[in-house]
Amino acid sequence: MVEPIRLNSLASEVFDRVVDAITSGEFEPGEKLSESKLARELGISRGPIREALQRLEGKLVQRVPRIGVRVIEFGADGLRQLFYLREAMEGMAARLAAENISDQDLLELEKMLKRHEDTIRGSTAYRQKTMDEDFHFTIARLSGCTNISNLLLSEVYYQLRIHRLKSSSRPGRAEEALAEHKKILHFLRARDPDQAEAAMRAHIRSARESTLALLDANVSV
Amino acid sequence: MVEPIRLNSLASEVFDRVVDAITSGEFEPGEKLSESKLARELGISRGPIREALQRLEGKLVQRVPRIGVRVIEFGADGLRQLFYLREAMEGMAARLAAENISDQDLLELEKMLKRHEDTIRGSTAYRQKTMDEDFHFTIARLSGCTNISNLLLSEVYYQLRIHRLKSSSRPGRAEEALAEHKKILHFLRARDPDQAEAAMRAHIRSARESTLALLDANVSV
DNA sequence: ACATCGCAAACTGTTGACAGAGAACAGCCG
DNA sequence: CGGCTGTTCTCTGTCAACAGTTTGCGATGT
Repeated sequence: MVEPIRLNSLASEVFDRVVDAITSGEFEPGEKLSESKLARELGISRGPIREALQRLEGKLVQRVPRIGVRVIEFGADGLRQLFYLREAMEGMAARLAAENISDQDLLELEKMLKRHEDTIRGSTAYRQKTMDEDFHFTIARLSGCTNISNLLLSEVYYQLRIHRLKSSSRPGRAEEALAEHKKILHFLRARDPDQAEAAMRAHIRSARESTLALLDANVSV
Repeated sequence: MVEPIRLNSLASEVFDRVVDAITSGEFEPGEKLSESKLARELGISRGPIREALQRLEGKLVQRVPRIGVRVIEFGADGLRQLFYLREAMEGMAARLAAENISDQDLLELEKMLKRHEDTIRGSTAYRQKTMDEDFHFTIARLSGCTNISNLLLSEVYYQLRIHRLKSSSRPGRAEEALAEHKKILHFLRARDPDQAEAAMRAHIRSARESTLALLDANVSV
């Protein structure tokens, strides 16, 4: 069997590795990442490390000239701004999806929500994070606007994951979210761009309020 | 007189230089950029060149592994998608600006529009591009959402400039745009988020239609 | 004991070099 | 004369080394 030994470059490998490490909590927010140390640990040179960290700049790390690279940390304010951005971009994505969606894609979405419903009924809400991400990114993909879906993937969802790591969601939030997802799907099925965008934006606002309220509660405790 | 010789890194210098070269038309869309050649021309090593081109990836250039870097080229479809993204993000920016704007900032905006009006009355419409950019970016800044303003700057405006290079705007479009800017300012002054967002989105849709119509006309000619 | 100064270690920014992959081109065969 | 093949040449991906800077620790003086 012939297969390529290594398709992607070392830099991509390091990129994925570092993303995993950050979004899984191995690297704490604010922690300083040293190029040389990473290079030593991974057993490669500093070149690919540099490239990977550069690609992560503004997404998951901050670079300060002559100082180094550190994992981003953002408080309630940064999180709120992230939700503003999501609301704008995903609202537009829902609008475009409503204009372009095919019957086939509608069926796929319905099945997805069915699975989510079963999962919620069956187990704890742990899985809700990835379910939510699935639904939202599918909508972004169906918008047909690569600009928007790429930016959501690279700029928003990574940062969201970093936050979701250390905060659980309010009990009952999963059910709320599912109901809101169903409402969005309803307007997608109706091919109603205005209502689809409105429903998506309301959903994200709702998620924002829920998240920030929980955050405030935890901080004050 | 003591002053730092070089505050910013070579990579930043190269970044700015390449952005200028692309947005000024020195590098044509689709043209292949060679790291080594750039390095030779600028008289520095390939390292900073690499970093600069990496930072431009997805914004003004595309990288293909093992092949190289080329200036992005996008047709009517990419341009339309860019306007969708603008509509979403700048609409939200206008909303947030309406919520937070200070009297001082309102005065600044008024003076800016006054200057624009004088410019339009006095000369050809050549300057309209940068004027428009000024107004829109100011709104983004006033939104207070660094996420949005940074993304607009790095992902949207660069690409817009590349397009504006090779297409003039329809006669009379400058006046229309100014009127729409005034309407946006009106709702900002009224601190009406809903109307401010609606006016901004209508303005960008209007610009989209105007731009795309002109593009189609030119293509068919 | 405390503050200050100086030094050394570590790290980042940059450079030059090497190996492998792609592309262009000349030559050969049908 | 056209298509295939082997060579050469350039370019990217990667690595090791150098220079300048920041940081932290220790010595020194008060």
